[in-house]
Amino acid sequence: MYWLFKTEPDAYSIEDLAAEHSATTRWDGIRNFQARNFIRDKLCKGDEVLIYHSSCKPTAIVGTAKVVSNPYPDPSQFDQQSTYFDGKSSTANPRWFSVDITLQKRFQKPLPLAQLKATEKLSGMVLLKQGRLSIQPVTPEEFNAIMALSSR
DNA sequence: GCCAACGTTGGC
DNA sequence: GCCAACGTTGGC
Repeated sequence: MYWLFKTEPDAYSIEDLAAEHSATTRWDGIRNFQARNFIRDKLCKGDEVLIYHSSCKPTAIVGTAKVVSNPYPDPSQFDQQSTYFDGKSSTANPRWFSVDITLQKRFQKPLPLAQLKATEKLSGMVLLKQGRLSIQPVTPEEFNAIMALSSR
């Protein structure tokens, strides 16, 4: 399956993802129930992910990554030092989930939101309809259209 | 920095 | 279970 993950590059960018020494990165700190449900119930090892930079100029899809783990409880929810700590969660009944990803490809030319909006094939994208969702599904057709655009 | 959209919380 | 108040996201 295909997904889009949002990140604010000021906090964590695709450059950071590319620089990870471990080669895999835990996608943690997701604290939205709809996004959580996608992670916990749908994400699988081997899935492919579009990386989107939000709250920057210009906002854009900047590359792709691969999911390299199955979902597991996000450790930061149990860490009292973490800003992502959640006292309402427990190890027996964790609220929040993570996956590990690894960078696959940085686009030579990022695809700005305006370009996505101008592309007929992408008019149904969740990104264009539900702007605030930070983990969202992408159809194979959308994914392929984006890959084609990025290689032009 | 503004503000619209939308998610979450909590009182009732 | 409703809904008002509030907080956050994210494009512009």
